[in-house]
Amino acid sequence: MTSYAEDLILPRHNSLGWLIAVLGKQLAEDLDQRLKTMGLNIGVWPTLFALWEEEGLTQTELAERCMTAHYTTTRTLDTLEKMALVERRPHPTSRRALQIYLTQQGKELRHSVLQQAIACNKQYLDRLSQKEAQTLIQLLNKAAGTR
Amino acid sequence: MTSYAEDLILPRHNSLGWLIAVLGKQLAEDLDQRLKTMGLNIGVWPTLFALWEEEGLTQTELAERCMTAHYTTTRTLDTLEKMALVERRPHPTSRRALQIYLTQQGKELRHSVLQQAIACNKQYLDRLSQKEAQTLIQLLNKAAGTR
DNA sequence: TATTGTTATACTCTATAACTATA
DNA sequence: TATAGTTATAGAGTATAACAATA
Repeated sequence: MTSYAEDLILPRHNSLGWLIAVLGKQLAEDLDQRLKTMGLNIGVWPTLFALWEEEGLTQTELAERCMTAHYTTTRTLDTLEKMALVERRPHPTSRRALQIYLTQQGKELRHSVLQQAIACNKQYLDRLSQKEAQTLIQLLNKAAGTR
Repeated sequence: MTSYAEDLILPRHNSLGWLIAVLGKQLAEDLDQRLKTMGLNIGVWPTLFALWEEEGLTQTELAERCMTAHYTTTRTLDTLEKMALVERRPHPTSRRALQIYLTQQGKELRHSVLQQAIACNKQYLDRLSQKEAQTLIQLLNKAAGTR
């Protein structure tokens, strides 16, 4: 195996994996706290976020966008349906697929929840200059292969 | 509540939280796969990583460095003790505390596992120039408040 | 045969809290 | 009283796999 320099991981401040884990934990806990004041939690956030971006996705499409397993999506949607925030509708052309739509109540939550998520991100970005924040977002997209 | 611009979160490529989640998932799954080829998994990684940095930590100190609950640390150490990779030793000055040390076998794993973790990080950093990679690490430390 | 979605089972991680032994 | 660590219990998330209905 190729041998890499240890200073890519030690001290831990040099490690991409550790930094991402620290920031991910902070962001998730922060958002979870904010969501709980609105009767939600971090478990339903990726699904709602995806639907606020685009309604009418099938469960398979939703699972992909949430980076979660299809059986996890099944249960998250059960929860959200019980909360009357989303509804499953028959797909217009495929009788085995379901399309997921927001209820009126689910749509009304959008603005206040997104504001909380934005405030949450802003807490960390505010430690950087505006130019640095732009650079960080750009480099993260490049590293993650999302752009 | 203060109202922030939605373009801090939509499209999702603009969102710090989403980017961190994507990269965190990729990094964790990648490392987990690599660890499994060596009889380990992502669950024991933060503990071993901390001990390879510094031995003799108490369980409370280990829990802090792993950003996990003290009862989770208890169970992870049970697992690692059964694998004969670590051992609990009485603390020299406090009879209620325990110090955690690596066994010979735990020490021998260090190099090969760290190389895998480094290779894992490198996969993502290699999408960036050397200068960009340095900038990314620096900005992540600044955003996470770890520097 | 493959795809969409549901369900069963088990395992891990997390959360709350009770418990012991020490300080 | 507070701290270090263990344990019980319950709730989520994840993984594997089996299943029904449909394509």
